[in-house]
Amino acid sequence: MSSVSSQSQFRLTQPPSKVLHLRNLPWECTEEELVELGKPFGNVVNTKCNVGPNRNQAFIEFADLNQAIAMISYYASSSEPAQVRGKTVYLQYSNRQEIVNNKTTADAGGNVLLITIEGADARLVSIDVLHLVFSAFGFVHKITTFEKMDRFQALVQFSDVETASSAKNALDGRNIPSYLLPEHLGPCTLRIAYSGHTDLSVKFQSHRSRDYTNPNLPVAQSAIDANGMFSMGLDGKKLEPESNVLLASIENMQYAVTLDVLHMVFSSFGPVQKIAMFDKNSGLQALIQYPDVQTAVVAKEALEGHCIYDGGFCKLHLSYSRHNDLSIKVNNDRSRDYTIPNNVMVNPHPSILGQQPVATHGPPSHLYTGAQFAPTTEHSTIPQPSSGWATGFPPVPNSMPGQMNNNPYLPPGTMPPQMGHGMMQMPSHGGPPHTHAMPPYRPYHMQ
DNA sequence: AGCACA
Repeated sequence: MSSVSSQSQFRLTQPPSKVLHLRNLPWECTEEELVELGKPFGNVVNTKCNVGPNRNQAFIEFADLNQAIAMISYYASSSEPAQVRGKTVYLQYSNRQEIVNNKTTADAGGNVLLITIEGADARLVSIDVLHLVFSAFGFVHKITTFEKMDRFQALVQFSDVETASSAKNALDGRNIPSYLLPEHLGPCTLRIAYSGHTDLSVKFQSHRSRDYTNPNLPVAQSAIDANGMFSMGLDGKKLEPESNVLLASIENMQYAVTLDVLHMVFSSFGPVQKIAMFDKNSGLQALIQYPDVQTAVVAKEALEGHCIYDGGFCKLHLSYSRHNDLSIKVNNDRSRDYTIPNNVMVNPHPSILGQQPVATHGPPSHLYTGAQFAPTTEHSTIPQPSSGWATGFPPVPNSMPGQMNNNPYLPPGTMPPQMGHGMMQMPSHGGPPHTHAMPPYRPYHMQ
């Protein structure tokens, strides 16, 4: 009802805000000076200077209200006043809750979006991932990324306002899908606003900026050395050097993915020399070595984005590793050198998974029996390793190593047909109820 | 020294 009831201009106690209002600033105070002033108290997320009739006022916005409170209360009791260039500045809570940047016609909307990537790992989001995300809405002309006020931001240029607004509407406030992120980073949230820009100026193709309309731009070395998993740069051309070793990361790993499963899948395209599996944060990754680059290229093209199991489980994401020859220290359930005869290497856990080192293209281990799926109460057949793979790692999946022998050499773009289907099947041995270890058979949309 | 739209 009532209009602005709290507008008494000289109220002594402003309600707290994460925006602080500063006055009596020196002439043409810079944003950097404001950041320096606020930094001891928290993350300065935005500033605005040179405001007011004399252009000697400014705003500082903190990421968190408590940080603003910390600054106010510190100077409230400090004998030393806040100073910029030796000049005392006065500060109080602003009567706004956030700084609204007002570069140009913000609400009108433009073809360039200002993206703020939020999250602890925001800076690790590569420009290629951003390109991938925004390309879903139309041709992305240019992207620049930069850091401002402790925030990682990007400008994404589309052809027109319509495309930009559809991307904004769809993505604002959403997280980047985790499978697009290289190493299972923390969540990265997109905050999207319209930029005042209409045409970005990109001088080089680099890890910081790209012009997808101009493949002839000089390429900065940083673009090639960027460690993003998706290094498809200009017009989809691969900047990432090809390799005979593939790095696989597995998304939506509802089923356990074992060494043998990987070996079977990747053997469809040529002999697999070595596999090394490891945990990368919360996800599973594996390095798969072929004898030559060509085989790796075919396997990558064929398998990228495909699921090992029906229903979208265990989706593969592949990139070229920087390795050329893996060093396998020991054959175990996580790593194997298929080029070395079985008896050469010591297997510290010979029977944990009932697996024996398998020669390339060799027959599967005959030890795949129902025993592997037995409850852990059957101590007699399943030794319990100290770390307990039964808890940290689900039991051996319902893989069908019997199909290893007749995997055809598949043309690119197709998943071995029997693979997706066969993997969903139970071993003929059946076995006691153990369904907690495996998801129920549901062809589509488990979650 | 007292709250910005550009």
